[in-house]
Amino acid sequence: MPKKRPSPKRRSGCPLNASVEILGDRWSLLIIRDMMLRGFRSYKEFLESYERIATNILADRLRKLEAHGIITTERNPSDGRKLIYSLTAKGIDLAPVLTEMVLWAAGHEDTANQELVRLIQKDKEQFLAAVRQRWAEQRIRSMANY
Amino acid sequence: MPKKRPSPKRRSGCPLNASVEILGDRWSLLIIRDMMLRGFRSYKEFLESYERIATNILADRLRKLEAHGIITTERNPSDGRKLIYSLTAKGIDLAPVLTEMVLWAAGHEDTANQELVRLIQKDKEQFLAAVRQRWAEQRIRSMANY
DNA sequence: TATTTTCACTTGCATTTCACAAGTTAGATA
DNA sequence: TATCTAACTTGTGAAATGCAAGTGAAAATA
Repeated sequence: MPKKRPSPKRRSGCPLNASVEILGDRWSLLIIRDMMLRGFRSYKEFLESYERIATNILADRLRKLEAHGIITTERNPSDGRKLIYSLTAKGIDLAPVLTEMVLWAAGHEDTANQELVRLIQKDKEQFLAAVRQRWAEQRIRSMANY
Repeated sequence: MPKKRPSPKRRSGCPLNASVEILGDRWSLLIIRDMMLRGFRSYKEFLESYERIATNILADRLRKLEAHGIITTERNPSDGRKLIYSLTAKGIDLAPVLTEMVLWAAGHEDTANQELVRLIQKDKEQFLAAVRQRWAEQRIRSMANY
């Protein structure tokens, strides 16, 4: 059941505007990419990702993503220092957005990671299904830790 | 022929990162929405759009979008004050990105404009084809002005 | 022709956000 | 007990943003 939170003080009711207000910055989607495509789940992994996000920005973005219901945070039961960040259903539903952004840049800009691009181009729906499947499996494995 | 410009000082070669560096702010995609979906073509129209962009920000974003080859600027031959902003092929290729962002927000946030959302949901490919068609027609009409 | 309007901006300034470096705290490890 | 690690927070300067007012060229109007 997708809960739709009322929008507090949005600039407009346009759905694109909502997306832009939530995701329209230089870091949020990269964090989501790291979780969705690379399986990153810890603060340290995000920090060490290639684009080098600053630690205060990372903390801020994780807070905001959680506030928006895109990720969840839980403590690792076997090591109380570690936090595990996971994508919610709302978060994994961003897969088509990321996918189209990858395809657009790959088609119009000089970019790397052509294996990923070709994989998406070959069969977009299958790629999205695989992403969702991995997410679902990781979820089950997480629950098994308790 | 899609020219791929070399990326000057990108944070990484990841295609998603390229998209985020070009489009990842609170206004660029709204300007593109106004051009793509509402047919806006002048500075004044963008300024008066519902979200109320500041004039200096608008000028800056139009400059950057043009520098990235997403829009073009031409002077209206019948009124030398007016400039006409148009989406390039690279710009109209953002339609799938906008579409997925609209669907995501519509599914998870409290948003308006449900007619548009339902139109997209009914047949996404047909919606995209219609957007492209309108763009192509507008292009031809523009050329006819000369 | 002179004056006013329109259009697409620019400029100045206060506020907010960002980037970088350093420091902090709770919990694990030796 | 001391050290280490993970996940932050804090401080500071730089850059981006938001708001109001002003500018200049071209067009419309008197």
